[in-house]
Amino acid sequence: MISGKFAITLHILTLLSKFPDEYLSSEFLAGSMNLHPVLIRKEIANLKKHNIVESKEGKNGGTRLLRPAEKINLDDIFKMTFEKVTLGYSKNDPNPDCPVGKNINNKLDELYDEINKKISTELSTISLTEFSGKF
Amino acid sequence: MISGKFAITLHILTLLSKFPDEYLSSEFLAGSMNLHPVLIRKEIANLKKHNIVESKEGKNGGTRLLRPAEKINLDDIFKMTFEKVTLGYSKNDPNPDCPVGKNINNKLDELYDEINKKISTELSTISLTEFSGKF
DNA sequence: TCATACTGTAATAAAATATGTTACAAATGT
DNA sequence: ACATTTGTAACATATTTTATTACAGTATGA
Repeated sequence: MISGKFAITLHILTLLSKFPDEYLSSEFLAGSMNLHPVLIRKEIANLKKHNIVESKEGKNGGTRLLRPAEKINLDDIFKMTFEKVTLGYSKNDPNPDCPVGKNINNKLDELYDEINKKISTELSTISLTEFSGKF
Repeated sequence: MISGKFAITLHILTLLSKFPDEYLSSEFLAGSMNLHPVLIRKEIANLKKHNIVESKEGKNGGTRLLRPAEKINLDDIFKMTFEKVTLGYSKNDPNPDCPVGKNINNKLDELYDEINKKISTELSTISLTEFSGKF
């Protein structure tokens, strides 16, 4: 779950990009966002799965970026943390005998696909370096 | 509340646009989306507030469009039903002593504003007539 | 080699949000 | 009058998100 995944992940990566040579602990990262370290570690697990970061266990352990912030863009993060932006669906199996009910979710999906393309296009122009540079 | 507001509202309007001269009951509308009529009436209340539809109480009452479907576009509906598309925020008052924590939500907001502009641009090109025509 | 400081992850709990229901007053057509 | 419909508030339930606890495993260095 975690619906603030994108925000949390971007926050984590922003901090990591500020200290690219250090292993930052989940405790430290959690401190910046006032969040439980376990949630941080869960998001880090996701980042590791995508080879964006690596972690070191044990004392003085922590997490650091696996590639320069310049080579990560916000769409990469979006894709790793967000299924899809939607404006909602008809969730109760709409009436199959109604031509609208029968197809509404497909049509909404087509619409949302377009929206997601626009979002990806926009986000892909922003590198982590650029975002991180705002702080 | 209601986060499926956009989808429900678009569904309602699609049906209304199919029968522009009739007053459709919340019972009938609810039947197409397999939803409780009270939820429909709640969304209709919102549509009325924005002068998109009118309702008639009492026997044979119901709701109908106040203007032609051609003059309603999906961005109108988006604006009436969706605060703002976001990819989440840092919700626990991030640490004000951390330069990132202190500003993260503002920066996310700027990003989301851009995204919302793109969405609005996209949605404003689609009229209710066009959407409704897919069914 | 042992205490310490970490990560990893599962299980559980709590909180927040969304959805659904009931109930009933008020309006309108027949 | 009566049946049918909207309008709303209050309440109940379900779902999803977020937070916590617990503890096993791993590296460091005194």
